[in-house]
Order: sequence, then structure tokens, then C-alpha cells
Amino acid sequence: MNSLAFALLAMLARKECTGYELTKLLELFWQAKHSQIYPLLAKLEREEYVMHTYVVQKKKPDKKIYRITEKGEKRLKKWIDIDPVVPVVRDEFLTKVYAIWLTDRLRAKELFHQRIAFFEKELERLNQKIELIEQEIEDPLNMNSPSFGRYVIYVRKRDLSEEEIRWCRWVLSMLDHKNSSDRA
Amino acid sequence: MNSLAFALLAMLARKECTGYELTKLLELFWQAKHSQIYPLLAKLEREEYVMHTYVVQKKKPDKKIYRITEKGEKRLKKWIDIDPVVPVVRDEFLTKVYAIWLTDRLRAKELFHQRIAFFEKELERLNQKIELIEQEIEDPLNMNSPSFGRYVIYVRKRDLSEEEIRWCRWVLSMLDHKNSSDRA
DNA sequence: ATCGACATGTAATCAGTTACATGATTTT
DNA sequence: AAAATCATGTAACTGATTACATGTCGAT
Repeated sequence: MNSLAFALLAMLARKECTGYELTKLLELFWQAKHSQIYPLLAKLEREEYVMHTYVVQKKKPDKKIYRITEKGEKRLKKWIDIDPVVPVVRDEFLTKVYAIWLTDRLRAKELFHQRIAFFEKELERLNQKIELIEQEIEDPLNMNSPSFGRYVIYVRKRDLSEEEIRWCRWVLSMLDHKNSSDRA
Repeated sequence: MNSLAFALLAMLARKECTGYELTKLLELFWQAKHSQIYPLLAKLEREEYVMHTYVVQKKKPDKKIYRITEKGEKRLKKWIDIDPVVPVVRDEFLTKVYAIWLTDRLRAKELFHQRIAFFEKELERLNQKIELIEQEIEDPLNMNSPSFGRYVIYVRKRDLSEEEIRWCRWVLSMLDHKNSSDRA
């Protein structure tokens, strides 16, 4: 049972999903390709943490709807009680920022402008999602609601995106004001 | 040449390091164990992106000090010009938050209190680092300074840590006020 | 006396990505 | 006519972690 397995269980505890749906829903906090998810779902089923029903469709490919089992929910609950491991972040952008003194000011500014553009698009998407949840769920801020976690995670992502943009603008202002001596 | 290879080059472009030092310095934006770093340094050396000098020590184990080569710096500069891939974040804490409705309020609060404690310790460490850079480097906000990137990355991490703490406190306030009906 | 810092490496395993494979329907 | 969405899977490879291996010095 690895972290991804628990991420799948956490998703399925809230609502039943196909592997295809899980791949997309998981992007919120644990990126994984379908090639990793399908075999893992099969493994979780062999170990009786999840089960599926096969649904035949005519206009679309057939699908497997997965549900969490009693055993799966118990396992998940027990896992929540042990302390989470430290987060891992791997971001190529930061490596480029680290080495930015090797570049010229133009490329430096471009890098940050692109980053801002990326997070502004993210912001828009996240705000839409948040509004949608607020409309659909009667009380997403009641922690007994299965949507509580999902809701606050979206809010977190929005807040952090906004902070990231603020930081980018701050760096850009430094890039504009401070550098009279540009080697390039 | 993978992302980690460029992270190593970016580090070595700023200053020469041993593999041991790189392992620790890298934590700032790309976590990797020494078992991944040592073989990769050897590979980068075979490909002439870095070179090392062997230093014999008496009170400590001997070490290899790595430096970036001309070829390495050229390769790194070229890489900065291509667009960074999207960041990957994998954080078990968020999976637990997603599934928090399955737990009782006590555990929920504990989870967020622990998270706050973790980031407060981080904050302290980061602020110390930032102060140190401000003392040591005459003008860290000049983008021609090899410490520019390092400096702004520390500031970013501090800002994001503060935002994370604010968000945790917000969730905690929800956990306190909103839940009259607790199943546990 | 035990633990952490310094320092480098390999082997085995696990996790994650890319590519291969198929195929209907809907949108551009 | 081409691309995107839906839908599931396997194979090959690359990236990352854990465990094995060694050894001194200084601090507690």
C-alpha cells in the first residue's frame, strides 16, 4: 500500500468512480497517469479494498465503476491516524530561477511572466471549481460533509496560487528596478 | 539529462560542491538522496559537464569537490531557454485532508495543528537563512549576483509557508465553529 | 557508550513516465 | 479531415527510495 493507493481510496470513499475519472480527479493533489492507476486498482481489488461493477455502454466504451469496500474504508481510516510524511515538491521552474544569473534580463523576465500566466489560468479554473462546489454542496464547510476536504484543498490551491503570483510580481519589480548593469 | 542533472549543474554553476553538500543544498527545490546523486555526478563527469578534484582529509573522510565545466555551463544556459515543465507536488497530508470527513474532529484538528507546527519550524529556519544571505551577500537582489536565484527562492518558500499556515488556521476555525453535529 | 556529522559508493526494489494498442463518438 | 473525449489495459524504461557497506571524529 503506497501513497497513491491511499489517494485512490480517499477518492473512492467520497464517491464511486471509474479509473478514467480517478486519473483526472487525482490531479488535485496527486498526479498519476492511467498506466499507473489501472493496475493499482486491480491490485486493490485483489486485496479486497475496492470492488467494481462492469457497465456496458453503447455510444462510449464500456467501463468499470469502482467502489470502496468496508475493508478499504477501515484501512483508509487507520492510515489517516498515522502521521503524514513530508511533502515532496519538484519544480523545474525553481531550478531555472536558481540559475537565472547566467541568463540575460529578457529571458529572466519572460520566465516569470510565463509563470504568472500559468498561475492566472490556474486561478480562474480554481475559482470556477470553488464556486461550483459552493453552489452544489449545501454546506461544504461542515467537516462531516464528504466534500469538506475537497473544498478546502481547492481553496488552499487558490490561496497559494495567488501568493505565487504576488511573489513573481515582486521578483519582476526587482528585475526592473535594480539591474542597471546587465552583462547581456 | 534529466531534471535532477540540471539541478546539480545549477548548484555547481553557483559554487563548487561535494556530492554530500549537493544532497543537502538541493533540498531547497529538488529532493534527492545521495544514492541518486553520486552515480549521476559520475555520469555527468563522464559526459564532461562536470569535473572533480580529490581532496584528502585527515580528521574527516576524503572528498571529491565537483566543479561545472564550460560545456556544462553552456548546456545549462541552453536548458534555461526551453520552457519548464509543470510542477509536481505530492503531499500525503492533502490526501488525509481529502478523507478527513471519515475521522473525528479531534484527529482532524490534530492533523492541522501538526501541519502548522511543521511550517512554523520551517519559517524559523527560512528566516534565518534569508537573514544570513542578506548579511553575507552585498546585493542579493541584483540578478547578476549568483545568489539572486537562491535568495528569491528562499523568500518564496517563506511566503508560501506563511500562506499555508494562514490556510490551516482558517480550516481550524471552521472545524471549531461549524461542527455542532459530530458523529464521533 | 551511543548518536550525529562527515563522506562516498552499490544493489535491490518500488514508483512513475512514455510508448504501444484499440476503437467509437463528438467537436472543431 | 483532424483532434479531443471516453475508456482500459500492457510493456519498457527511467527516476527515486531503501537497504547494504565502511569508517573516523566530536559531542552528549
